[in-house]
Amino acid sequence: MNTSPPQSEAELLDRAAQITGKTLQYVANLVNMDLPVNKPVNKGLTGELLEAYLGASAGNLPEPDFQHIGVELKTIPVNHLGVPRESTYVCIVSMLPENNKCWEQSLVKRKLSRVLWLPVEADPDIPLSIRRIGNAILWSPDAEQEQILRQDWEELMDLIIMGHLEQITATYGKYLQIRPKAQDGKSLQAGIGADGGQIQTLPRGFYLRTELTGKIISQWR
DNA sequence: CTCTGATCATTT
DNA sequence: AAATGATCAGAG
Repeated sequence: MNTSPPQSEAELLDRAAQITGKTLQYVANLVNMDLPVNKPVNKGLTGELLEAYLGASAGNLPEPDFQHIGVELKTIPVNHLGVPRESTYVCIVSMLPENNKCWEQSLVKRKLSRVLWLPVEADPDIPLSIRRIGNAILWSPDAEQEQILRQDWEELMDLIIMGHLEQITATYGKYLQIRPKAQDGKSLQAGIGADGGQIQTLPRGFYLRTELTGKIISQWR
């Protein structure tokens, strides 16, 4: 069962407020979903559950989750201190020039211009069903944050456009980094090679470092 | 412990 | 196949 898309930020925030402090099992009951028991890995399940409850509508389209109101949902796994445990995936990296002319039109900027952050307990020893949901934060980057994101994006995209994508590692970027994003090591995606011609290479994704996401969600602690 | 590089699950 | 949702596991 899926909730209908929220028609305003206020409606979205209201829905989020109703599950603050509740468990994932509580939300699963609301949307009539079954949580797996004794499954060794549950990657992505928390995000999909909360999307269903909040009424995200973008599916796997490269767009913000709440299309009507241009808001992206990010659940963020936190430890017992409320500190992020992992980096946050943003979107796939297009490694050909046409979609990467400028920051203003980039998918990274579109997705990050308005984000509902939803912290969720995620220490591995806590069973999925009793993990609790934290306080939702509706966020837009402030001027300094956006400038750093833009700088990171431009630096990384320059390397890609100039044919240096094979030299990119996750150490580039203060807030935004590029890491592999693939089904396995054999996946391929088009990019620009060192000689300027097209090559096939491992698909990459943009991720946000915890340095940024930790600052964002610490607002309420 | 933290971080990078690799991988898993699901949907369209 | 290609996006989404992410976490896993080994290196340092």
